[in-house]
Formats: sequence, structure tokens, C-alpha cells
Amino acid sequence: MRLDDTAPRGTAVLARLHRLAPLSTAERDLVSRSLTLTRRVAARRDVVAERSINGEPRVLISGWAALSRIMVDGRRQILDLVLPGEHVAMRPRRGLSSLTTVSAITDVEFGPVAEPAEDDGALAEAYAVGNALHEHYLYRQIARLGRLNAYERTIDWFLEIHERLELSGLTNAHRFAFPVTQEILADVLGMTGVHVNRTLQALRKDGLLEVREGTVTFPNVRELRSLVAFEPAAAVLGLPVLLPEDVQVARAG
Amino acid sequence: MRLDDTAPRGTAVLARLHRLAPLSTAERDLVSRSLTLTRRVAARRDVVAERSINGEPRVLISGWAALSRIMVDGRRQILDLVLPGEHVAMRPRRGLSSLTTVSAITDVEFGPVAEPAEDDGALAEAYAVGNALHEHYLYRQIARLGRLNAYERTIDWFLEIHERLELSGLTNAHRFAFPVTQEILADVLGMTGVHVNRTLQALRKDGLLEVREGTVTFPNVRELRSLVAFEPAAAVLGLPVLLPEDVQVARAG
DNA sequence: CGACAAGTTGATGTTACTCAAAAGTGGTGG
DNA sequence: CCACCACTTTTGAGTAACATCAACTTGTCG
Repeated sequence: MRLDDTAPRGTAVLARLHRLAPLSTAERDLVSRSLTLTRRVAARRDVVAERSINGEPRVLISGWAALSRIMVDGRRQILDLVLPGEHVAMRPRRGLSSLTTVSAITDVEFGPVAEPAEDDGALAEAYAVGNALHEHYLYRQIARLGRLNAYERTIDWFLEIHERLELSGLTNAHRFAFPVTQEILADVLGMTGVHVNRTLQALRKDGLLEVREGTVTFPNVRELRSLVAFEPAAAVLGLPVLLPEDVQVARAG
Repeated sequence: MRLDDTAPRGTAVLARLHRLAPLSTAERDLVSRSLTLTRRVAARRDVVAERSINGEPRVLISGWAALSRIMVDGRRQILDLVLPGEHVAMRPRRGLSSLTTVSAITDVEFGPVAEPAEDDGALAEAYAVGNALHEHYLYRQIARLGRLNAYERTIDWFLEIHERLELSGLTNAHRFAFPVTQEILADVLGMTGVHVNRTLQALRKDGLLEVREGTVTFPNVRELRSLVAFEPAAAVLGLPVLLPEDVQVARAG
């Protein structure tokens, strides 16, 4: 539950997988060991260009990245963010091109995805749930862009990010580190930078959301959730409630 | 290449799979036989309610269906349509809830998805490409809603539908059957019914798109494509061009 | 200090929504 | 065959949401 970078490497990855499905000690070790071979990319650089041949699926160990599509006239839409602990390019597609551009928002570190030893183990289960979550968040993004106005869209999106960071153990109650500019936020939310700015101001005035110094705070989560009828992913997926704060995760070696 | 319902059952399914990856005779037979056990649902009925436990993955044999999410206040966003020959609920997720509501736009007929005999056969390949296509179309939907205006959005979407129907052999040059009301279209495109109506009128006036009597015609595809810089899915996925009109498909038994 | 990126503000224009009603369409039963 | 109903499409007028354009301010870093 820390906001900074002081956690041992791979903590977010392990925390997330372990919450998706409780891993055995052997599985945690397997994952830990796989994370020694990493690849770093500096902020603002592309990790995978759209159309390049798809490499191995990867997991984001630290930093924030974005999946986007860019149109010929320069307009850009960010399809989804990739948060620490989450996977990029969920499904390997041998021989097929990458469907999106992956770019680094901050400095990022990627690792390979550990191959599960058994098909029916907790690790395989965690990956399956992770895939379902990814799909769920894509659907949310569509519904958000299609049917919510700027104010609601912003609320809904921040609640989702909070939920996802919580999965990786990167929140502190209703506060979390947020290294995203308003311009990037505009590309996520399908609006202009100027309008993002005004919307954030309105939310702050209404006592719902503070974005200051790279940190987001929700002064009143309950009201925030009720404004957009936010449903936790666990409820939508029909999973046994999986987000208690007390779930402890083994430290990475 | 016919617009009506006179084709033998399962033609769309076979045509589509065969274009995604050329099937062997044995595989075509396997698919044909699997399509004898079907389930029919009348127009306007829900096929799978969101939150219900996910059944077997299914393929749409005939008719049009929609994947949607409905919000508490009644607003609805259609995430994607399901066209004849396409799969619903791409990835089976045993034990997890369905992530969307599937509803029948017209009378529809679903069948089970034939299990490939071999992991590396053409059928398995066709499913893999189909999954990639589904993901591609989700990304398109996000970019469309986030970054295109109503006019562009409508063009882009109709071009996509044309491409997808072509895959299943359901187009006749630049014309295809279109059993979708403007109200449904509004829920797909993230706008109101009234605005859909005005946008369609503008497109007709501009000589780009005709929607009449359940049929869509593109008087000028070339210009239509250039207006939104439309890229065929085959190009995005990096597949050998897979849409020649001359691909012949064996008739279902 | 100077330069550049990020955030903020104001004025104005456009897009798309809302509300309300009319006109067209197809199916049903008497 | 016609009257009726429900649904869909169309039209008009007024309004709200969001974009655009163009500064100006603040913060950061070398």
C-alpha cells in the first residue's frame, strides 16, 4: 500500500496475481524468478509500435504505459492504460501484428510472463481472470465514451483506475500516485486538454476529486461511486469478493 | 454473395471460417455437423443476460445480435454487433459471469462452436484470427467514440460492418441487408436517434450512403474510405490479403 | 536565468442533445 | 378492406456541452 517506488521489484506483479488467484509458494517463486530478465523503456518512447510483429506477451513491472491508436491527422485515442502489475497484449497471436501502439508514460520496466507449470493451477487461473478483467475494462471504456458526459466520464474512469491500482497494492486508502498529464488524460477520455482541465476543476470544487502534485485523492468515495453507479469488477465478473485490504502478499525475493 | 435468407444453413459460418483460414474438407464437415444442434431466439429478446453464468461459446448462424451494457438510468451502449458467422463470447471463462448482455436484433439462430481436432490445424487458426479480429473491432469502437464526430463515426462504422459482412459472404458489391433501426444505431454510435437521422440524411445528400428499405448502399466507397482513412482489418492484422471476391466456399451439407 | 512543458483562463463557435410533434410504415383484427 | 395501433422516421426550435483559438501563468530543470 505504498505510493512510491521503494517496494521491491515485482511486488505489484505478485500482489496482483496473488489477488486474482491465491498462488502457491512454488508459483510465486516461478513468477519472481521470471522477473529478473527485464526490459526498460524511457518515458515518452514507444514500446511496441502498431503493426510490428507481436513478441512475447509481457507484464509491466513498474511505471505506467498506454495502449493507443493514432489517426492520420494526428488525433490520438488511448484505448487503455497499462498499470504496474498488469499485462500488455493479453493474448499472444503468433504471426499477427500488434493491434495497438504501446507507449511509455513514465519510465517503465517490462518482464516476460511466466509460463504456468500446470494448466489448472492458480497461476493459470490468475491469467484467465486477468484476461476477463481486461475485456471488462475495454467494455467499460466503450460505454464510458459512448454514454457518459465529460463529468461522469472522468469520475467513472478515476474510480476504475483506483480499483485497478488497488489490485496491485498501489493505493493508500483513497489516494494514489498519478503520473499522468491532463493532455494524456484527454486522449484517454476522448476530450480536449482544456476541457479536462475545466472538468477537474469542477470536480475539485464539488469536493469529489483532487489531483495535485502527481497524487489523486477522493475526499468522498461513496458519493463518487453513487454518481456513476460504479460497480466493482469483482461483482461484474461474479468473483468472490477479492479486494479486502487485509490480503497479504509474500514479498518478492 | 446474397442478401436474403435463402442460403443453406451455416453458409455464413463456413464462409467466414474458411476465409479466416482455409479449412480442410474434414474440418468443414466437422463444422457443418456441429451446426445441426441450434438454438433460436426471437427478435428483441435477450440471449444471454449480463451476470448470468457463461455457457458454451456460441456462433451466430443467422440473424443479427448485439452486445450491450445498460446503465441504471436506462441509457444503453451497444459495445458491438454480432453478425452472421461471427462468434459470441469469444473466450470461454468457466465459472465467470458473462460480461455483456447479448440481445437479438432480428430472429437469430445460434450453434455450438466445433472443437478443433488438432491444435495447429486451420480451424484452430481460424478461431485465433477471429479472436484477434474481435479485439481489433473493439479497439476501433473505442477510437471511433473517442475521436470521431457523428459524421465520421457513422461512415467508419458502416465501412466496418461492410467489411465484416463481406467476410461471411453477405454483401453484394457495395450493398448489403441491414436490419437495424436508427434507434439501435444510436446506441451503437453513442448518439441520439434524432441525430442519427440527421447524420444519415447528410450522408445521403452527400452521395455517400443510402439506407433504404433495410438495405445499405455505398454509392462511392472510395471517397467514403478516404474520408475516414479506413484501413482494412487484414492490413492491420498483417494477414495476407484475405478478402478476394473469388474465394469459393464449399456448401454446407 | 532561460527554455520548455504543463496547467489555467476567457471569448467564441460548433456539435449534438432535448423536447415536442407530425408523418410514414407495417401488422392485426373486425 | 379498412381502422387502428405500435413503431419508426422525420422535422423544427431552443439549449447545453464541448471544441477551438489564443493568451497567460506556473513549475521544472539544466
